[in-house]
Amino acid sequence: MARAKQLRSLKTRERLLGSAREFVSDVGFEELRIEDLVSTVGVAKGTFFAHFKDKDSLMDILIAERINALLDDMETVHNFDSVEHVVASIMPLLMFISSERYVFDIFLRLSGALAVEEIGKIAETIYRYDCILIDRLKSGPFRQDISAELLSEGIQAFSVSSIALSLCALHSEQNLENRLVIQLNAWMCPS
Amino acid sequence: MARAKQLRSLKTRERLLGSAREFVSDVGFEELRIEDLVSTVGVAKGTFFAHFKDKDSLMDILIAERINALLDDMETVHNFDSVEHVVASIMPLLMFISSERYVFDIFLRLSGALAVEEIGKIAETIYRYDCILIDRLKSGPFRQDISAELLSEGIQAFSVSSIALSLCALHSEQNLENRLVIQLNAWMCPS
DNA sequence: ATAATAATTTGACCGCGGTCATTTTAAAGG
DNA sequence: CCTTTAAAATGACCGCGGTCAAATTATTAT
Repeated sequence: MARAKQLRSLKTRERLLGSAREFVSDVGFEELRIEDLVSTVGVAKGTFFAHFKDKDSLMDILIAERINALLDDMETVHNFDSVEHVVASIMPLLMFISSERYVFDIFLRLSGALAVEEIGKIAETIYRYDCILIDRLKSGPFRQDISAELLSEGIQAFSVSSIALSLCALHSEQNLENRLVIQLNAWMCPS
Repeated sequence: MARAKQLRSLKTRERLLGSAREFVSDVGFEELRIEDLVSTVGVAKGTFFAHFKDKDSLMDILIAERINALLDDMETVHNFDSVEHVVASIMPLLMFISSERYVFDIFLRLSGALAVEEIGKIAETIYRYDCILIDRLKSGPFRQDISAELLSEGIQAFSVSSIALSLCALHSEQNLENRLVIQLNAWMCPS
């Protein structure tokens, strides 16, 4: 029969998460090593993998936390009055995702549900983000010939490709924000 | 003084590449193991890394070969008469890139130049693809308020995001082609 | 209390990409 | 031909994510 999770286990998990957050703020996401993490916390390596499926799964939690904090900020804006306003609102999120190539990689890998039964934390933030966007888009001064849902899909597509370009040596000079304003004007306000 | 590359070296490289192509057609890109490769070819592991910077670098070559073959086909179409026609023309390429999540990952990582001085093979194919697209777009029945260059950027952005969705469990049922036709109609022929 | 059972932790071990000092082999100079 | 020099190949070794049978610790039943 199933027995309840022990307090000991919950504490170990929290210590691992807490220490992981510190590592990330010290050395970044990419440089976090599971071996360093467990030796700092003082548990065996196997313990980590008893609490998290794999390293990606830990990153999913840590990155989703950050995204949710940024979405909290985004939610305080209740409507968009221009494409520039849209871009300005989503920039903090895009800056975070493009802050490390590794973060972008994880984001892309985990932004969709990997299996039908299991939706990760980052995938949940995408859903939340989409809802926020769609709600604000309905009342904005944007094209009305397509749905807000489709409008949102486009914003996300252009965002991802702009981030990808900004992470690439040849295109890093033209900045992400300018490129996105141009693309989204063409997408959201075709003349 | 610099001495010329020896024939022996060129042959070793070709044997590695040839065997790698076989591995890929047998077990796919993801499952190719450098250790299997070198033991099949009969050289030491270090030899591989004397010929290729890393595993990604080999994948860059192999995947770019495939993309170039698909672009050769694409080039036989000389103009686009509709959005459906555009999508149909680029579908073989998108099917290949979405055939394995690993291929998509490599593609994204290597599609931009990683360093200013060094442009990879996949990055070259992107440039070639872009030229082909832009050329065909100029004469097509599409919106004229934005440049063919910008039009092409959008096609690539929507393509990438459609592939990402198709690799995700929740969205794989709605197929890539349908989604793309809807998005690109909204992008290329806004009413 | 004590035994039985289940949850938790452990650490030796594996797979695989990647490194590098050393050795082997080929080409150039005398 | 022999020596010198540079290219090519070698394989032991490392880093690090991930596994798993065994040991430990907590919980429940008697």
